[in-house]
Amino acid sequence: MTIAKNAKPASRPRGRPRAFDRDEALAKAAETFWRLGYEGASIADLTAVMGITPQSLYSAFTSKADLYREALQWYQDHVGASTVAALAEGDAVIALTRLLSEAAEEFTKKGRPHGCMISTAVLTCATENEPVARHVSDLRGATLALIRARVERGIDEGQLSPGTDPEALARFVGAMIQGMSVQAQDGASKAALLALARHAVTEIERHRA
Amino acid sequence: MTIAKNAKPASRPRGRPRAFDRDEALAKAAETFWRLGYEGASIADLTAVMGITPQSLYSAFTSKADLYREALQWYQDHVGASTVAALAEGDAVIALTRLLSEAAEEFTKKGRPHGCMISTAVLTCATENEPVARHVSDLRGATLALIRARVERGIDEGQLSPGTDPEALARFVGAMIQGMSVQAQDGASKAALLALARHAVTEIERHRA
DNA sequence: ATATTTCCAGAGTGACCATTGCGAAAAATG
DNA sequence: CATTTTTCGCAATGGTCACTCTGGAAATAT
Repeated sequence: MTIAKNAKPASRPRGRPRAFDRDEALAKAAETFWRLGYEGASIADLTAVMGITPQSLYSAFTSKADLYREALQWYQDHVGASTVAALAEGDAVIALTRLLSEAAEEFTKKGRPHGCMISTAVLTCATENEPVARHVSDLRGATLALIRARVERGIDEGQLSPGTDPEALARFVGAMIQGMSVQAQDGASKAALLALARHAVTEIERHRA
Repeated sequence: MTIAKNAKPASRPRGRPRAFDRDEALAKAAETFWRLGYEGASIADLTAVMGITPQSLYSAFTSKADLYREALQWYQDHVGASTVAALAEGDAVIALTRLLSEAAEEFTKKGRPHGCMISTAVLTCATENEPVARHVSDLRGATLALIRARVERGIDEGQLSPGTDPEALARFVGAMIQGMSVQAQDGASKAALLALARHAVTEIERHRA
């Protein structure tokens, strides 16, 4: 009878199930943080957008900081996925070019906040929020490392000239994305971002082997 | 005797003079806003750093938003002065080059916050602070216009090739500065910023007439 | 059914937010 | 010296902050 007691893989919890969809709520929260920032989005704002009460929020996500971290993860998984896809391109120059043109595309999509949720987030904050700022800063650092790794692979595979400085070129591309995020938040059009990105692309192409 | 009644240029006010130096207090306030951001710096933080009480602050500056605006002006006058100086350079390419290398210098100076106080400030905020965000955004727009004007002058004077798109090149340079500000706030060294700026300079030089 | 577990609604927690009234102290004018 | 004018220190304003206590309803397992 009770042989497979612990073998049941997805045992439903005993009590009343959650009334709202966690992922859906997270998506709404992410967009609110994206638009207002970590300090600018209050719990009242979040619960209103998510359509739940504070204690539902706190039972599903343990704190505002934790909810923000999950929202950032959601953003990386859903919106930032195209970044990873662009870098997976076989040729390094094409990869970086796609990275920039897709940034221009993503940063100006209608029906959602402009700019990047990570590139230019929590650059300054109250002292009590410094851990959160450090977390986002680390995410930016990870992206820079990703770009740098792609550049190094490009050098190894002979697509980029051996004299290329991976650190400098990665920071250059990263700065372009960050600057595009700022200008997108200031209302720059997709065309304007593409035009400025073209300058960066020209510089990248100069390093083709 | 009372001939020069209204001619007196600097008539001291009648009452008790202010106990603190206004400019000095403003400088301290600017640095606090610079480090913590508009939303991150509380009145308590500001009064502590400025060494005055709240009502002294409110009598000298009318509100937090107004104090912030004055702090931004102070920043432009004192720190941003080098930007204007760089753009005054006779040759457009040299002007833009100086602009970027001095940004690398200014953004990593010891003894004060890293990054730019304007380039990457108040990108997101609570809805009630949107007027402040718009103000800073306008300042960024003005800087972009300044760079663009310098590019146009460079084309007119024959230093830059006639095919140069002033809008795109100005946005490109602006994005570099904004990106450098982000990375400086994330802890990038002056050398790292100079290295990435060199990529931008190469692209600028490509437009030499 | 009954028992058990969890969710959700209203209201409220102390703490901190930007901002201010009040009265005393201080400096300049007459 | 007396008057005027202004600053400044203490304390407090209502409001919002992130966060939670309590109680009853709801949905599962037994």
